[in-house]
Amino acid sequence: MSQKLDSRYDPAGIEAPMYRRWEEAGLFHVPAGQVERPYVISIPPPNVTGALHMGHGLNHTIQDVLIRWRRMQGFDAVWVPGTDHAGIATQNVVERELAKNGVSRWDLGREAFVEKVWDWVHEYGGQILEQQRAIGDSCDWERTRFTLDDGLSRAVREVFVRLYDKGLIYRGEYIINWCPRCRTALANEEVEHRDEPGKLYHIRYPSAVEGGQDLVVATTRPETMLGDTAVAVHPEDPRHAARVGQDLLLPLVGRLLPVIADEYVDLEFGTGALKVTPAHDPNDFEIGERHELPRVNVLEAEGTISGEAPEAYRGLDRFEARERIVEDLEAGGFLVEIEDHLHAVGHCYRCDTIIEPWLSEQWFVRMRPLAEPGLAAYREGRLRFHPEHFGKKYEHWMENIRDWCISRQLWWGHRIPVWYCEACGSEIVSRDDPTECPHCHGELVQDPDVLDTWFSSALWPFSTVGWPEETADLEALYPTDTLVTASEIIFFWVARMVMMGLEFMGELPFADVVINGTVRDHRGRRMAKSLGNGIDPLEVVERFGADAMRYTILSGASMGTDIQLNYQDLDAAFAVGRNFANKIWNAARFALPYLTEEDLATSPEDRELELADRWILSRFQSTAHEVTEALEAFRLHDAAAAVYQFGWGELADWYIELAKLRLGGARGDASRAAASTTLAHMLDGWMRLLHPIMPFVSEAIATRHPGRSEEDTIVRGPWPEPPDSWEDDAAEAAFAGLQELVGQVRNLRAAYGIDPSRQLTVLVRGAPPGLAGAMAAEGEGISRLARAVFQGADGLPAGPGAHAVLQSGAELFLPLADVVDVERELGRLEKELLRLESLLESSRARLDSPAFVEKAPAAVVEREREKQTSLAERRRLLVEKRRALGEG
RNA sequence: GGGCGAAUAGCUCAGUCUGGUCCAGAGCGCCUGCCUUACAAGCAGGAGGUCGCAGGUUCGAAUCCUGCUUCGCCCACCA
Repeated sequence: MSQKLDSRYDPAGIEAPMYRRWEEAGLFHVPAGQVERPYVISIPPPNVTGALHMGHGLNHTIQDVLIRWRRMQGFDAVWVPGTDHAGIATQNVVERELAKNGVSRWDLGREAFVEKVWDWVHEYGGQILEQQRAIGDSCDWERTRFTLDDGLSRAVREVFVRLYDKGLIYRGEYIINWCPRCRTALANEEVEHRDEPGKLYHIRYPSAVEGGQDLVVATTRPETMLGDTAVAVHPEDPRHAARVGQDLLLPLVGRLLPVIADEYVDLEFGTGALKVTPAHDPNDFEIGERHELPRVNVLEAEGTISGEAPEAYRGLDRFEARERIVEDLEAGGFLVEIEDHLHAVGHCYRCDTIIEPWLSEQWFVRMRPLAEPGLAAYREGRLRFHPEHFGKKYEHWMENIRDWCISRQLWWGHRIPVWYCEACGSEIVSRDDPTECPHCHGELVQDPDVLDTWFSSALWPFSTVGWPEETADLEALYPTDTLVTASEIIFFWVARMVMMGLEFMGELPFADVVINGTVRDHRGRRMAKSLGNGIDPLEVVERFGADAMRYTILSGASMGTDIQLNYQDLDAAFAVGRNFANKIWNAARFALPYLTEEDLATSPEDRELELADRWILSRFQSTAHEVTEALEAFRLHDAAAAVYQFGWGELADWYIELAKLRLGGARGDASRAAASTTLAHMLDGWMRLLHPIMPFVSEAIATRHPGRSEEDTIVRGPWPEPPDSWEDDAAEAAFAGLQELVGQVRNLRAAYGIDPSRQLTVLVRGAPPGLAGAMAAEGEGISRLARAVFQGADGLPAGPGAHAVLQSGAELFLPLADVVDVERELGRLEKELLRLESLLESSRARLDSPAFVEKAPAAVVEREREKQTSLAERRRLLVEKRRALGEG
């Protein structure tokens, strides 16, 4: 109903159709074989069943800014998108769905279950790819990949076979991390340790020897005692030396346990006696190896007590068994003490179930040989992290790397390409599915396990572009340039990509790793489904636009730091970006009607430029450099701030305000033409600098320039590279003087509560040539901004009025007999005088110190002298005024 | 137990690597005044900070060094 509504920027109607146009025009796509000047980012593939969350919002915004900026610079920018099959996560999703109907995966059987997961993926998977379009991700969609694609699966097999042939993949029985709910092994990195209050149970193991002494051991997991096969003491422990070699009797089980000596035992802890359970503790496993102890596995895959245990406990869940055993120990008089005990408990990173260290046969990758080149690359500076300190994390992990358990007892994933011959027992590792044993023609059975999801992720930068085929894309798009990811993924993914890239491509997959922070709520908590404190990026896009979301995100956190967003008040959370988008829109709404086709075709330098024109061109020149440099250094936050400050604080607040008169023709045609041509270039340049960050609104405005249409997209640039000739220090200095002048008048007006509409007269005495010239050039303009007429004066009247002394030493006087009372003005002057006094004092102290004059660089001393002279002059003028005022 | 990071305005954060142009900036919030026809999602003005604490280096420290305190993260097999 009113114009106000129209003045608000409405992204909803603009963004989606614009994205469609971009995609249809193929602006994000570079055909294979035509990549000549590549800039490549391989996306961290989101889970195929996942939905976009704010973490993606942050991560993708950074990638898209880099990609769009390089594309505008003329690079063949390719952002390779795709999804990850995410073994456990996806399988869990489908299992949960089945469970609603009371069906388990075992009910269905392997083949049918995998079929179901594929159905699920085809139906619901990949929605995230659509959602990415909503936030503006300019991916090369024709290159979309999925980790279970045929091509990527071939790469997985190729890598497995080559590593196996090289002796870097082996199978063995070891203690691994077992999730009894997922019923699969996990890698060390997939276990999350949390300190939790627990109990430390002290249990007396009676001696089996006549007259021998009992030993008290301590454990946090009493149920594992069922699998004890020894008790260990330190070889130099005087308390127990005599007992080594004697047997103890395992309570509740009745097994004889030898007392052995092993240096692993900590003399300080408890009684110095350690129960040894080789099948359920990694350290005990090693002790067991050294002493050739039997391994008694008392747990089933689902976490219940196995047939190796006494009948009374078989089939009980591990925690039930714990309670029962504690009761029975107590009843039998074996329980000495129960202590409260805080200890780290491992949880499954996918389902949070408590992990059991469990003995089983698994496949492993020998990591140390792979890690060496990866470490060297980092230490030689070929692999760089941003911020730098994250490199230390990488280095430390690589230095202490342990073998990687890659087999998972899941059904969803890349099946391990190993077959066993039932007839002759051979183990066949093959790129293709063999039909019979090559040795004896016997029947083959494939290993039932699948590979860790991260195994295929590790190959992502080259498997997505064709490897192991030698494609044009592989040639052009590997290595990529920049990886953008979260710090918690450095071990899971970054390090492994580096190792695999070096091993199979002979080259790092990327040179720069940009680490983004975490998105948190306003209370600093990580956004999580379980906390219900998440923000849906799609809702943000709908309400405020993708641009507003992107700008808010970038402005909220500098490189590597976390960002806080209030999920309870989205209006407040995204106000920064929304307001900025609106400001941009309105600045353009004002400017565009004045511009002509000719303006953009004409170089500003061909017009009769005035001070304000030269000033804004100079400001733009320096802003463009600042933005480019910030982007080169991955300081996106600084780039965003610079574009904001230029556009709002300089172009809109000053240039446009001053240009209003000229654009209206008040100062003649030449002036009008200079203003409109300058404005056209500034608006266009600003939109281009802004485009990587806020692609939609910038494109909308840039294509609305007179003479342009939707066809004239800025998606492919060019990126602004203003000529050095636009730099103009003199104009900047003169203009700064004007800004100070206007600011002083506004300040005095506010200080005396003068009606904003009242036209003032301002007398200026002693303006240096630069300022005097500027006042002459922009007289009407600054009159408008200050609502005052400026007059040069040789002397200032003695009557009542408001005074100010500018930095240049020029004096400013507002003859305002009606509103200025002498007392108040004296107070104001006094305050200003005090300020100058204290500045002068510290300056003088410095210059009076011989040490400063001798040791500080000459330039610093010189600057200090100039400062003092100027301060002294300003003080002198103020003192004079005060006296005149006091006398008057 | 190791390692890393953070601490600057009421809030969220820049600035610290490369000490002087910073008696420290931005946005939000707050106070005052404005519907000045691009924008009230706006305009103008203003208040607000012992730069965590204690030492040290230096002519000079938010910035470099040492110690401490408080948060956060990562790694780690002390049962």
